[in-house]
Amino acid sequence: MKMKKATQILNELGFRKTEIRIKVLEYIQKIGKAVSQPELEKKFNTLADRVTLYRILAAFEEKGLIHKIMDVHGVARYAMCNEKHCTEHEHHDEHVHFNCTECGDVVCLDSIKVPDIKLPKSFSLSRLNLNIEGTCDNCQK
Amino acid sequence: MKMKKATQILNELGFRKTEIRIKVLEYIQKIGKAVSQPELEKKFNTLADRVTLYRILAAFEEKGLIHKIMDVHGVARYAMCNEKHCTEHEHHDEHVHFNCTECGDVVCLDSIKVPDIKLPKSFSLSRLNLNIEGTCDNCQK
DNA sequence: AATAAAAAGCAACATTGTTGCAATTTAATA
DNA sequence: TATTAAATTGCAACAATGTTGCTTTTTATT
Repeated sequence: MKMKKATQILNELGFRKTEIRIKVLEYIQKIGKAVSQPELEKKFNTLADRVTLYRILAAFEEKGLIHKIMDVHGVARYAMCNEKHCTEHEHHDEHVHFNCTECGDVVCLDSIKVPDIKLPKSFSLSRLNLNIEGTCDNCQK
Repeated sequence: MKMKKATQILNELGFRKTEIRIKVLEYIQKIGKAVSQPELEKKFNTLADRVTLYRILAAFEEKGLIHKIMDVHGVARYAMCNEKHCTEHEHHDEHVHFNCTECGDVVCLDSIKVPDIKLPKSFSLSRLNLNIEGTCDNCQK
């Protein structure tokens, strides 16, 4: 799976290519898991204000570049969207989010499809998030 | 479905029957949806301190009486457990939690079974929460 | 080089949640 | 009923995550 260059993506979405935006996007692309603002703050505290990081994440999400996941601790995390599925107007990130109780990492298990859920007739579904807690591959001995 | 009397439950779990504990338990029993501390605070602000409410919820959860759900806004909510499934030592609340985007209510859809999810071999599952967002029966026109 | 719009920085604040400790209340026992 | 230990509560203080308003800086275009 090839990654588009961060600068190109920012261009295409009408964002300016500031150092921090490039670095944040590259980080989310490479890390392969869902990242939170506090994490970014630790990583990039010399490069940007904490509020800036919140705003970058919000801006990226709004354009369908990343999606927001509420992790099991109630902290917002963000991971790359599948380009095919998500746009500025609609997100479709109905995969499994795995929360490791050992290391705290949250990874998207894109490969696993969430089976169709049959809701009672009077309920209508717009989004879905399957949070699983357990031990991830790294922490398994 | 008959409900056990709140006072009896508190007795059986070794809790003291204080007014606020009885009222909180009765409220969670009757309301039929997942309640948050801020909700209880609005309801019972004259009867108890905010910290007390946090501690009551934590105590009830620890004994397997209610279970904790992180809602889509990252706020902890609690709902009655199914007696048959939950104990002090283990929770089993693997049902659907429906978050209404209109009214904000969160309800447990016990009737809907979450299908088995096949994780990659190196991952192990301990808990599971399927959060669905949409419009609930009350808000459907 | 001038300019408008986007982005960033800073301060202040809101909300949810936690911890420590002292005071009170419950329920059991003498 | 009085005593007592343990449970419960209240209060103050704090921590973490997140938001808003406003000014300043930077980017990219003209």
